[in-house]
Order: sequence, then C-alpha cells, then structure tokens
Amino acid sequence: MRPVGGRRVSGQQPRNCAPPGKKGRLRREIFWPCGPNYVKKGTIRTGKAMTTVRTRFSPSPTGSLHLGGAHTALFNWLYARRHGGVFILRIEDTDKERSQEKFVAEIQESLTWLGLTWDEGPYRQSRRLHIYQEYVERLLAAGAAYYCDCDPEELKVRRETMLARGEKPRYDRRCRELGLGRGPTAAVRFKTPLSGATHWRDRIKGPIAFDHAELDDLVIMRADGIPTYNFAVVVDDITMAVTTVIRGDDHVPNTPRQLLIYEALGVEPPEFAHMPLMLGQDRAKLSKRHGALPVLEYRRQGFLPHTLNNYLARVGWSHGDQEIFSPEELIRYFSLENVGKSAGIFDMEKFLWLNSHYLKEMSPLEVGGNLAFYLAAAEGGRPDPGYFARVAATLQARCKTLAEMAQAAAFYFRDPRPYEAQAAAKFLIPANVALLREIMGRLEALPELTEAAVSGMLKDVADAAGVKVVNVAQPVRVALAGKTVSPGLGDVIAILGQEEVARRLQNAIRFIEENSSPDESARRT
RNA sequence: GGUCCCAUCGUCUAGAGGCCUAGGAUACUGCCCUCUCACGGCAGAGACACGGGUUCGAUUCCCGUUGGGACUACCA
Repeated sequence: MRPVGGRRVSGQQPRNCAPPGKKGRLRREIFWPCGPNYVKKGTIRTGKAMTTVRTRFSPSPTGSLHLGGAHTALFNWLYARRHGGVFILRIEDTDKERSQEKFVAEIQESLTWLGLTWDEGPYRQSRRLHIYQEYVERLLAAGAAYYCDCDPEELKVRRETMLARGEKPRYDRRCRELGLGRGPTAAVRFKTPLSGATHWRDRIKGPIAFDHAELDDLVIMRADGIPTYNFAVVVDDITMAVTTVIRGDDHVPNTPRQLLIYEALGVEPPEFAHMPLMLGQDRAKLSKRHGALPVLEYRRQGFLPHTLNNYLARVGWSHGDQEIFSPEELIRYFSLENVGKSAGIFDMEKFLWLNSHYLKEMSPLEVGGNLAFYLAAAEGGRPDPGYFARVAATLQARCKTLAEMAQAAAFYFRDPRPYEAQAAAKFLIPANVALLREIMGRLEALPELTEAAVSGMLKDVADAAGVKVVNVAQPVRVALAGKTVSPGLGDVIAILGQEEVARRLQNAIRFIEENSSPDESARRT
C-alpha cells in the first residue's frame, strides 16, 4: 500500500519532461516513469519546468454513463484539476455494432451534470481513422505487425477447441511469418515478442510484470480499417499527449500489450495509474447487467450532483478521516498517493446519508429551487421561489432525496384527500369533530399565524382537555396533510395559511360526518 | 483452467514496525430531545482471513494457503 521507490519523493509526481508533441508528432526525450531507471534520487524536477498534466476519460458509447464510469471520470478530472492540467474527453466508438449516438449525448449530459467539464474534445475515434492508418503503416514498415487473413469464424472455432482441450485459447500465429500483403479480408496483428517480459511501475499498484509468453498477437486493425481498442488507445494517448492514464484496474491486463506498442512505435509511454474498481452489491464489476444505473437515473431519483462526486471520491481514495468534501477540497486534496488498491462496494445506505447531509446543508432557497423542478412534473406547484423555500425548510431534515421530498411536499400544493386509509380510520372519527372545530376557532382567533403561536395553541388545547399534545396534533395533521407524518404543525399551518387550513379542517369534519353511521356518531359525539 | 490484481468492523476507510486497549464514517441497537416522522445529542455492539518466517517487537515487511475480483475477442 505504501509507495515504493521514488513515489514518495517530496510529494512530487514524476512527469514527462518534454512538451507535448505538436499535431501528431511524437514527443521527444520523455522521462519514462515506468522504466527501470525510474526516479533516481534528485532527478525529479519541480513546478514549471514540467509538462502540463493531461488526463483523459475515454468511454465507449455502448451504454449510459454509470457509476463506474463516473468514478473513473472523476479521478481523472480531479487529478487534472489538482495539477492545473488538461482533462480530455474522448469517445471510443470503434465498435460500430454497439456504439450509439444517443449514448454519446447522454455521456456528455451526465458529465456536465456532474460538473466534470472537459477542456478538450470530445474527440471521436471514428473520425480519426486516418491517424490510426498512418501508425499501422509505421508498424508494418518496421516489421512489428503483419497481415493476417484467418477467418474470424474459424478463429472462434479454433479458440473453442483449444479451450475444450484445456489449452490457452490464443491465436496460433500461423500468419506471423507468412509475409501476407494487404487484402480485403486481412486484419493487422501486432507481432508480440515471443520471450521476455514487460513491466512498469504503476502509480497506484506499484510494480507489475507480465511475461510475453502469456500474450498473443492481438489484432490491432480489423480488415475494414477500423482499429481495435488496444491500438487506438495507444495512438490516441500519444497524439493527444496524455501524460497520465488513470483507468480502472480491469485494464491492467491490457497495459503490457499497450506498452509493447509504444515500444514498437519508439514512443515513451505515459505513466499509468490503475484505480480500484467499484463493485456492485454482488461484489461484481459494475455493469448494466448487474443493475448499475445510469448516472442520470440518480438525478431523476433526486440525488445532488455533488453527492455523487463526494461519494465516488471516497471509494478508493481518502484524506484521513474526512468524509465531507466541498468541490474545492476535493481538488485541493486529491492525490494518487492516497488512492487505495482494493476494490470497493457501492453502498446505497451511505450514499443516501451523504445526499441527506447535503440536503440539510443547503439553503432552503436552493433546495426549494431544486424541489420545484421535481414537483413540476408531478404537481405543477406554485412557481413562487419564496414559497418553495419555506416548504423546503420544513422538509430538508426529513428527506434523503429530492424525489422523496417532492412526495413529502405534495400536500403543500394540493388537497390532502383522499386521506391515507389507516390514518383516517384512526383519527378522523366522530370523537374528534369537536376538537377539529375548536382548533379551527382558535386559529381564527390567533393574531398571527406563526410556528410559536400555533404550537402554543395546540398545547393550550391539550392542557384544557387534559390530554397529551399528540392527541390533538394527530387528527389535525391528518386533516391537513392526509397522513400521520408531516413536518411540525406550526410550520405546516403557517405555510398553508389561515384560509387553506380552515378549508381542510372543514373538509375533514365533513368527511367524518359522511363516513360514520348516524347512531355511531350520535353515540360518540 | 491460465495470467494478473486485491485482502482492517456488514459497507467505505484511517493505519508508513512500537503512537493500536486498532480510529472515523455509514448501517445497526439503546437512551435523551420531541405534536407525528425526521434532525440532533450521548452511549453500545462490531474488523486486522489463515499459516509460516524476518524482528527485541508485527495490522504494518517477506513467503505460502485460502478467499474475492479482473482479464483471457477482428468489445472497450
């Protein structure tokens, strides 16, 4: 868990020392943080002399942005912001089958909602095909790649056969030395070294090594000229001058393949930081299949964007015992050194708590503004910000999400009827008619409808009747809110206003009279 | 199966060999506050996966076991 080697040198991050290349040109003379000579004491330069940090978030538009993606995007964004760097958005849409335009839009909307704004992009891999082509040529010319015209279907069969035989399902390299030329069905494969090993020092995981014997000759460009993931990533990260690749540790196995491509291209690679994955309740990687919800779904459910950022930041990263971070603090404190290695599980309970925390912290006016948005769909409430603020103030400490608050606030905007059945059965009974009448009268007599005045009145009524306040409060509550749960009656009454309160009390009395049999009401009144 | 990664309360985590009687947060339980429900306050229960080393001393370093996860495509 502790940094190894140079990772701790006075808190400085080793970075590439050369300026980013211009327009597709390779960067020259780059300090390679992954190499064996990584950080000799005293070689780290500080501040201005170093290259600007450049990170990227590169989702593929094959689905909505979900929590896992937002987690990765946040760490990249935070790291870039922390170091005054550049955050790049890149859409990896080389999977023509599954990529969809609507997801490109949704991903951007999600990031924007979260406030994870990008400085460059969105770049689209599908519009950079000529660049990949150029790099493939280079590899081909250098003898680091070769054409392969094996039939994909047959490859699949071979793979299954190997698997069935208990062998490793790898490409058998039968085209490797054939010297095949370009052709309509020929894909390009990377010529992976047969022996040796690739290793790097991960900014988060420390040293990692893979034997080349474990790797096979991956396809880097399909027969149709579309590059595959591992190749496109490398070319993009080179041409976009990415300095730090921060991604989920599910990409660790891809890294040696990419490092080999950098090497074949003669380019020093960026540094890598593989962050721990965030798992679902079932401990499996978050994915659509495991019920990972789109980020926008959390917006719909009434979570604040900063709740997501704060929560996500604390999965895999920490700053001592601190749990609550303002956006500025997140940026100020974020560092790769404090990113842990082990995967974390998304905990809805804590997530809800965090959201409720922010709901309580915000000003009533702000919460009210948000609440109006959630109510608009359902209730079409009054568009008066002041009114929403007063309503919000009574609900802030009682709700965990804005959607929940909208529900709880509904009675402020419309008639409470129909009453909740159980509540009505228990409190809207003939025995309480007199009480409701008295309350109505007393309210009219109050010089001012304030929380204190109403509370005092309720207590007086209770005292006079020799009962507890709760006994007078509940019938009134059901009459006004339609249920046994609501904010304090003093606030409710003050907000609803004299006229509306009188109407609701009257309605409740009428309801009781209509719903009880004549002799029952005679007996109990 | 193979390769790689990971391992502190249920969950997120603090922990840089003695500061640990292992801290915080959440969730849970109890009490207090209280017109309901919440909020809030106080208290409680709850973890170093196991086995070997190294060391005067391991939660911490090394090895192994076990467990979990990821990857294993002309997906990303």
